Amino acid sequence: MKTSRATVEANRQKVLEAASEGFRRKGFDGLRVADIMRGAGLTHGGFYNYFESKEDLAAQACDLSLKRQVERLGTAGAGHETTRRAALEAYITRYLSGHNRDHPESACLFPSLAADVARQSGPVRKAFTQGVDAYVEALGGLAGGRVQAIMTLSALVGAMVLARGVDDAALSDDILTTVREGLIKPEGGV
Amino acid sequence: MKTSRATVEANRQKVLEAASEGFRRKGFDGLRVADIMRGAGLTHGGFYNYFESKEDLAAQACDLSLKRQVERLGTAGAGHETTRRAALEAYITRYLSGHNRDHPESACLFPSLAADVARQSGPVRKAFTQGVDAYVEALGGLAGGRVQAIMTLSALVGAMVLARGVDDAALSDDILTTVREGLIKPEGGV
DNA sequence: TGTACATCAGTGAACGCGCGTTCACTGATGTAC
DNA sequence: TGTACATCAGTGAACGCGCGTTCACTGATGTAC
Repeated sequence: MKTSRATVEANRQKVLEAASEGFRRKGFDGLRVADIMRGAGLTHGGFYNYFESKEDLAAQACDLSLKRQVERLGTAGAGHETTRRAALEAYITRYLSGHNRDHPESACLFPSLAADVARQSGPVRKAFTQGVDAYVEALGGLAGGRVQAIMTLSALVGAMVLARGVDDAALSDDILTTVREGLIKPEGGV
Repeated sequence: MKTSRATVEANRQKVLEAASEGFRRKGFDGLRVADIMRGAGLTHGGFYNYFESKEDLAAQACDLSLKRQVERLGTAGAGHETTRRAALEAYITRYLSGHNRDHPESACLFPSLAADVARQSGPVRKAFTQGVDAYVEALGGLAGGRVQAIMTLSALVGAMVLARGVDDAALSDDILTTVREGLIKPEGGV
């Protein structure tokens, strides 16, 4: 049956959200169109009312995930911390938490999908590139410049990627803890 | 037709090599069984003479890739460099080279497959975990301890993952160069 | 404001292709005598 | 050492399932009068 315009737009958002989370959890290939639609409370046939293809959705979902991620970073300095340094440390601690490791669907996109992105075509890679650019810019504000931002981001992403791949809880925790402390303790981090 | 025993073993090795490279280039899902066999100069039907399943091969291929990677690290200190520090710097420079970024099939497995591994089952993850363990141990010898090794590895992996995902040559180069210099310049790296 | 009609969001069956896996077949290798 | 036979590595067609995509259909929404 036809649906009211407000509902249509709400449904489109639900599909995007479901995809944004699902792709981070299962990867581009691991998440099926039918799963995405089910996650949004719809049936798979209606998918093409919203998106040209699964790949089109992937690009838009990446864009959404990354914008959210950068936003979160932008407001990280606006908390109750007294200094930028404290805000950065709080951010790093949250980024490398066991919760984020175990819930990629609500965590940063880079560790989940960067390797997949490298094998995707145009639009997805473009969204990813803009995301990295904006992320480095935003993190630079907290971390004290572009160089520090790139170093910190690399360590965060690498640590999370390794901690997620490893099948041993102690080793996984060790990686997260070591990098967290390594980034926080020294004079400037990294 | 039947084939001599020496040929059989040689063919098995060829299949493993083709898989080891192919998976790093295209990911677990992106590389088809038929492609692997073609890469080894065979036809797809014979695949199950060697391996129980594609997943079984994936585990063995990971194991092979990682053993090679750790070996290479183990001999990195045996070159003509005069100090361990120089050997470490040479290793980092090679790891983060444009050549390695553009040729994942001959580069470290972690940046290519870690995220995929997290979504694979038992045997693959086990091989990966042992690889990380052995790698950290070996890198610790060069980098001055386990903590430094984990920090360094995380930065290497993160930088490569981001540099590969990004669709902009300048940004990609910038990431590699920044992390390379960041790891090399300061007193102890990281 | 009410009514008749056109639109189109959502449904679920069906299509078609790709890919992992199986299988009957072959002929060279390895073995028994 | 030579010969006859059994084995089995490799081949390529075929199977079957999964998944992205399409399509005919429906009924509620939106619109024209």
